[in-house]
Amino acid sequence: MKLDKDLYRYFYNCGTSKRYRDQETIYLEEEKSRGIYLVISGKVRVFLISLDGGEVTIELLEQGSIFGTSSMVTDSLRPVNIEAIGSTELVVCDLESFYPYFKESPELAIAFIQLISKSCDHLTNLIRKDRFYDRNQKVAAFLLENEKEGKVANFTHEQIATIVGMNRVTVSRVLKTLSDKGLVEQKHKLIIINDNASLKAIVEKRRMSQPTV
Amino acid sequence: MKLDKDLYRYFYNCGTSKRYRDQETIYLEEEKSRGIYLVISGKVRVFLISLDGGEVTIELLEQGSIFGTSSMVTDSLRPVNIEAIGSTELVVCDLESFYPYFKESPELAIAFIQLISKSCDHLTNLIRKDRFYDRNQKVAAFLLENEKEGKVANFTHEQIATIVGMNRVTVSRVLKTLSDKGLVEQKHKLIIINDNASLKAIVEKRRMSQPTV
DNA sequence: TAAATTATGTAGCCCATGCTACAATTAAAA
DNA sequence: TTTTAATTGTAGCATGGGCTACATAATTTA
Repeated sequence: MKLDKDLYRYFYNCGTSKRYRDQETIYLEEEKSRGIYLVISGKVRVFLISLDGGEVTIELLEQGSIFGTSSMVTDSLRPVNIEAIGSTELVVCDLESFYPYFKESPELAIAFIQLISKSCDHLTNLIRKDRFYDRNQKVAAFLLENEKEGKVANFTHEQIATIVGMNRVTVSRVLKTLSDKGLVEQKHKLIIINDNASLKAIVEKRRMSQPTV
Repeated sequence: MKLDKDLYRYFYNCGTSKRYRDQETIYLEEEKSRGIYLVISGKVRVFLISLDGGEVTIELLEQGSIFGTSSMVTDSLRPVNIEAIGSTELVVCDLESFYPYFKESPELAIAFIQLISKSCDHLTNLIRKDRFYDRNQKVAAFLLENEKEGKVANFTHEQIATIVGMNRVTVSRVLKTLSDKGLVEQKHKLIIINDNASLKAIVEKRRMSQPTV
């Protein structure tokens, strides 16, 4: 969830800055701490853990995103775990410190509502993919969603697996198939996307009408 | 999401009442309408549809709940479908009509933030169940979550299937097993829960230490 | 540059759950 | 009632994708 630039100051006004190392825990679901965080730099991973240690990544947050460890304003604590990816700087605010700002500036409240709503939509789409997509659609969708300038960088197959909800081996297989078909190229933690359109076709379960040559 | 009682008036102030028949569509994902709805009576089903017509129910809303068809305040429209279950009365507000109220009463904004946050947590837990639970855990969890006075009423196996993300046949099988074990009794669209503790044990993948006789 | 670590490829088995099909029951409509 | 429709039970096959296991390749550390 991205926060509008001119709202940053609210965080700086009432929050304190914190720095985290790669993979350092920011929040565990059994914790009782409450706070609202703004990502200044680095990356943050929101994930679930099963009884037997399995992990599911539900959201990756980058610079400008906010997140809360309690359900923003409610008593209930978020049933998620949060950790840093790479060196990461955050600003943390007490929940209570925010209340006066809400009163002073309804725009801030509205911004929050927008951000949480987006999070809802994101989760909804996750469920859609979980329930409706097969392994090819899941991987293809992941690639399209995480493409930057024709590349998907810095993901291992293992990491992709926890995001799309599949086995590492299955992810590897799908990616191999895609690169055999020439839709992507793989170079150690880097996937180059050659054929965007075909990936889209896979997600939408269409056959490509025009050969892409 | 349940709305605090003294906030009802905001809806009545700026909204108009609408009545829906059983299974009548309230909102389709391809629509462009925006609104915030309050459930006065009846029940509302929020669901997804796949390309080949499969349905997934992600939320059931009852009296006092609110929901929005656009992401509350954002431009993006919610990627969901919404329909009435049984005769249902709603109050609909224009999104824009709400802005002045946010300014006037920050409590309303905070209430909204709480409600959407809860929705987020709900979706998060859905994902947890989708990814981590097997068929027995899914059905047992469903029963516990929808129990009212020892009963789960008015769900067909088919409906349960769209909620827990399983096949109707599989749901029937699991329920048959549970009733064979005596944990529940089934009487046509009514499930009587005899052994709460054992259902919990199934969800948590524990063995019952004490026999429940 | 050797050794250790991390990432990826591939084979093959296995099992949970989906799916089709049909029977049996119950409820609703005619 | 009788008929029709909706719900639930059961069988059995089909299969997607998980899992273990190990090989190969790339990267990092020593």
